[in-house]
Amino acid sequence: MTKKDVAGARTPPRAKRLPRAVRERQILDAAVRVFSERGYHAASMDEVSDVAGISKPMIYAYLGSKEELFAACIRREATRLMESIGGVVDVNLDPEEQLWRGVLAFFTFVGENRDSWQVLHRQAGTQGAPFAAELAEGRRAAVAMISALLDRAAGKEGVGAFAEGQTEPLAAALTGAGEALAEWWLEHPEESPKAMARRLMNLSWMGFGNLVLGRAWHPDKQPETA
Amino acid sequence: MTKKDVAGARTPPRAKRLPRAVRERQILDAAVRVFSERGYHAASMDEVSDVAGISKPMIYAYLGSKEELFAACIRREATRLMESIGGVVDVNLDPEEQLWRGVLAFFTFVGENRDSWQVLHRQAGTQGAPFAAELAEGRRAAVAMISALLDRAAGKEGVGAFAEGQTEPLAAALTGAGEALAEWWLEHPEESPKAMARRLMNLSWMGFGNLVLGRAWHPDKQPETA
DNA sequence: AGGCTTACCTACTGATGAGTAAGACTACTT
DNA sequence: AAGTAGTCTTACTCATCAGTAGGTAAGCCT
Repeated sequence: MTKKDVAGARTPPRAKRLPRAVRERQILDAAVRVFSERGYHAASMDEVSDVAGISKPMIYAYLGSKEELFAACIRREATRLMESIGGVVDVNLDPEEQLWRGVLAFFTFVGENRDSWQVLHRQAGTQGAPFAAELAEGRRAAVAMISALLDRAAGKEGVGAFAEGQTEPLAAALTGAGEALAEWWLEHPEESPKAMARRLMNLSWMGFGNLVLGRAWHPDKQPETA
Repeated sequence: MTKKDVAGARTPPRAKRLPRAVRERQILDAAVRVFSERGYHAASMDEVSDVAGISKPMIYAYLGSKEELFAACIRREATRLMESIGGVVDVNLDPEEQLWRGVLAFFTFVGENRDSWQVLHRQAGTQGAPFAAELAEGRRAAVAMISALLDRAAGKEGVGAFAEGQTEPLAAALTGAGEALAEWWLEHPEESPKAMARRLMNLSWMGFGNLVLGRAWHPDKQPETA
């Protein structure tokens, strides 16, 4: 009991028998909680099993090693995030609107799934570990999505000028800005997802050059969702 | 010898006697190398002592615990980075020029001091550890610097419109974008610092809105340094 | 009923790694 | 030359934690 426990449930000894699929989900849920709070290295399998309300060998039987467990967390949460965003981006809309929707979806997801986002974000800089592949893949997919959007934007307006360099680094920069804002959000939880999304639009769509001149970005459509 | 060694120097047994100040620098140098490559948790004090070419108890005698050692690394490298940037930002210049110079200084520093930057960046998402204070402080200082710049920019042009929200989150977003670009740079080392800085200006000063219209940012002054 | 599968457990092993005890060598003082 | 302050080492201790061996019990078939 030297460290503060991760808040929450424990089940009494000899847990009820449950089908494997259910336990696997419970274990993954617990793992996301623990990994998001402690980070990969500082998290222990004992704590995961404790939070999951099950004994350690079950985790090994079902999910494999610590690394595999972590990779499974990453995969699951990355997929959820990407589907959240992918669900609202319609290629027929104009780029500005697509970007707005995607960005808003991102902050909405983060607001509603802090642990999911944290587990993805906290280990983001990790290299050399086997699960780095999962991390890199998730990031690559996100960047590719935005990059494609920017490419279409450049094409649509008939201007290749800003794609000259490739849009990929700019997409990477945008995700970085999004992550940093999400981090800032943790210390200012009173802000709405919409306000956060608006900030990112102001930076990424308008740029400081416009902002300095008093031209700020704001959602020009009717309010979408909360 | 299961893991690949951090490249480089070893000294023969019974190291030459050297004054404390010198050893402390050597230890910090080694620690930055190891921490930047492995991350805080995966780094071992044995490896640090090995790379430093000195025995472990010396590290404890001079720099204290692993956490204190890491904090010392963070402090030193953060200071170097901030001084690099602070050195080129002249408050009398207009904001655009200041931003350009600061951003260029950042990428120049990162290019010349990959380890320094990595040690600052890799653990950026860490919370709850004692050294998190150092990390947070470094970040806070960087954000404050940019934030102040933006405030002056807003004031100078006589427009408070974009400071309405506060500039702080935007400054945080900018640093995040910078970090992400620096990360991308690792996979594209052929790019020059200037090209990287230009990308960040395109995103943060012009914004996608302008870029889509074919209006890109470029340094309008004479070439600064390589 | 007996048998088989699957869920579940306690209690270990073995490795790694932070931190230290206790002393040895060197050089500078007086 | 003897003391002493500071540098440096080998060789431990001790805690933590990933992973496992070897079992118990619950349900589900005949």
